[in-house]
Amino acid sequence: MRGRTASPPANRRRLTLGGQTNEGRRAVSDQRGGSPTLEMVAALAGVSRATVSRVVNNSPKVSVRVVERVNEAIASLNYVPNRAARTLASRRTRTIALVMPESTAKLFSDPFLASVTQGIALHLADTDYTLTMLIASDDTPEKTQRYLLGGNVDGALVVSHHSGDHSLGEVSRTLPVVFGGRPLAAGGALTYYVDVDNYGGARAATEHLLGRGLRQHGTIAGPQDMPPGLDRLAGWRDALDAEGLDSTLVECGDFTPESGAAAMIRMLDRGRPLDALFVANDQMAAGVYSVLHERGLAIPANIAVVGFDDNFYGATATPPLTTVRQPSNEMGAKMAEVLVRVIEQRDVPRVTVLPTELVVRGSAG
Amino acid sequence: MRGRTASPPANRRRLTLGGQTNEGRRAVSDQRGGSPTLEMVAALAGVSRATVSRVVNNSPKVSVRVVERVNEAIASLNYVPNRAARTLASRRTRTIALVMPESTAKLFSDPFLASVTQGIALHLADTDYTLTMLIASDDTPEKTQRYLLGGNVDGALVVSHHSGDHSLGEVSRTLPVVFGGRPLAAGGALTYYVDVDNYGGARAATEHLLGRGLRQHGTIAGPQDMPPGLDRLAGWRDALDAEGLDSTLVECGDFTPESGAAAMIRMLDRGRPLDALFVANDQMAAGVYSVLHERGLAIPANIAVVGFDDNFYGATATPPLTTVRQPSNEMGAKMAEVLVRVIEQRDVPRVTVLPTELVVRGSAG
DNA sequence: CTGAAAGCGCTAACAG
DNA sequence: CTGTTAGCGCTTTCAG
Repeated sequence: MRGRTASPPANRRRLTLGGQTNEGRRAVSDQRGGSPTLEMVAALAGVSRATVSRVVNNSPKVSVRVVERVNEAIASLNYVPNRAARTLASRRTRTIALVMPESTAKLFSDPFLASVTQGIALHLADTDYTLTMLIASDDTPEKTQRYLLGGNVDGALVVSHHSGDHSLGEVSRTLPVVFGGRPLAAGGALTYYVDVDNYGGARAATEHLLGRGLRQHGTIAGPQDMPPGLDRLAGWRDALDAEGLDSTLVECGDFTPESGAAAMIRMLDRGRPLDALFVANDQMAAGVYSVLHERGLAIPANIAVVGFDDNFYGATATPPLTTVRQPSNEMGAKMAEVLVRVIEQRDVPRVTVLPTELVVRGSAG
Repeated sequence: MRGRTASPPANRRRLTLGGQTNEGRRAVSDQRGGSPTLEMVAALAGVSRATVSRVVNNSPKVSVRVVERVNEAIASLNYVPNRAARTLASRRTRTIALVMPESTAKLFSDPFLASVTQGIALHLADTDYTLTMLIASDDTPEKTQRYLLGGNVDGALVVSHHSGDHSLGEVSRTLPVVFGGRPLAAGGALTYYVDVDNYGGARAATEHLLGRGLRQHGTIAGPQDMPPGLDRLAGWRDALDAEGLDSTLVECGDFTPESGAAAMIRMLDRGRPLDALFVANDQMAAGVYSVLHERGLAIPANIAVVGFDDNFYGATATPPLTTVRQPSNEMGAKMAEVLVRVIEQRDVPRVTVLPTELVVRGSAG
């Protein structure tokens, strides 16, 4: 039915395909593992390539009978559409970049980040988007930017603790971008982001300590150039201020256990009374624990401690750490969901804040 | 210089492009952010598209002068080759899949895996390969297989704790695949893999314990259906057997802190004397610590403990954990390196084993 | 060493 | 609802 020699000019491209060249290609394909093409499906189903394409893309305007026939052909041939061809023709890559600043990648072992990433990957697995990991080298931001803007992806997800990279702020004016965590130098109301309620969590943690009658508070805060660091400190401060208590016993770390230990030592050396401590993340709390143990200070008898994150190390510490659980997985999933909506031009709020939850354990019963 | 009207048939495709249609497209491009095309570079440099392509692909047979001219054009136009087009034409995707079984993804917070992933990503960032993350759903292995074999990637990297997935073994006969960790049901000498010296590390750990004069050994082993679990147990056993000591005090966990705690309780309940314990990973060691503390058993005074992994939690535990450091980052990098070599058909050994190193700390001075 | 020509596999108007 | 027709942007023989 499609073997008839076409009448138009003889040097047209498709003609070659209809002739023996087709056989020639077949041989090559075979030895290469030869993925079946849309054209082969069309031939088997007895329809045009356009129709097969429509079926593959779930176009509503194809008769049920044909859809069925095509799907059978697809199944029997084990056909898989070629991504590159699809992208080239449609200008949609169906690819989303997971951008991670190099400095962040180095801290990848951070369970929180890993968990967010996992949430993203798991959510995307159910869509037909593919996730590509992009390490944004700190010293060649143009390379990243070029890649992102080079039509290689439909959108980008940015996870980082040093949130709010400038170069990416620019990118977000051209490409759909969703940030994980409030960007620092937010590009105004122009960026999309998903965050956890750092302020609320910190405040709840502190109020819990307050509820136990504790009055001498201190906090090991996170870096003050990172939104989570800022927001958690603010939550702690406001909870204390509301009670008219002192909120000046603050030492900052950088979210690593070592920095937590160092900050704790500095705080203790200030010699001020202390019976309640809020630590801005569980990793630093681990550092705090070791210092407190060394100094012979009992938790929570001498000092009650509350952390932030809820990774499993806190749960198995001695005593188990009271902490603020943040829905890291959900955060990743939400980021992916928001981005897909933006890409598909569907309606979606620019800011999404996920609730945190206080998990009470032995360190601040 | 290239403006002359072509002489062949008037209904050829390129002709349309040369005419006003070109202008038409330009308008469209401009409003879309219009990435410059190879054709534009060619025009600016006054050469053919083929030549530009050669330059872009570092073909050695282009005169220096032309290379220079083309590169200038590329720079001034800020040209970035279109991946999809490249892939379609060359049949090389320059994309590598990072395959992670869903069950593994759920445990992604495992610092070891995160670190391997990081090593992979960092290594690939220096090549022109792109990394795409693929979660292999446990219940639809065909989907994954189809994707991998559908010509979407040039090769795959498989990381998992349940190493040696069957479906992937098949894939590896058609697509270059490198496994992280010795595959369980190895497809014979046919698979490539990079592993750390689990056996050697476990043996060294045990010999260290032996060197301290300890004689009553026990081990919390990993799952016995996973190569690392098997290999570490074998190393422990052989070290003991070589000294003619008993090697039957074994309890297995599944690498989680909880399972480590449970296994420790079972072991203690067996009521056998014990003064040296080798735990197959640091996470389980965390569980072991909490149980030992509860029972009032001092580390290392009553029982010396050695773990395996060396994540930072072990370092900040009380007492700091003596453990076997495995080069997780390097493992990832090596996997990527091996895969790239396989893809590029360069010579590379099927098996690569990275050395482990004993880190002596307080838990087994 | 360089150019011309022919597609890679798919989508997207545009006609029926 | 379905087929026809042009390409998407790049690589790759094949001739010079």
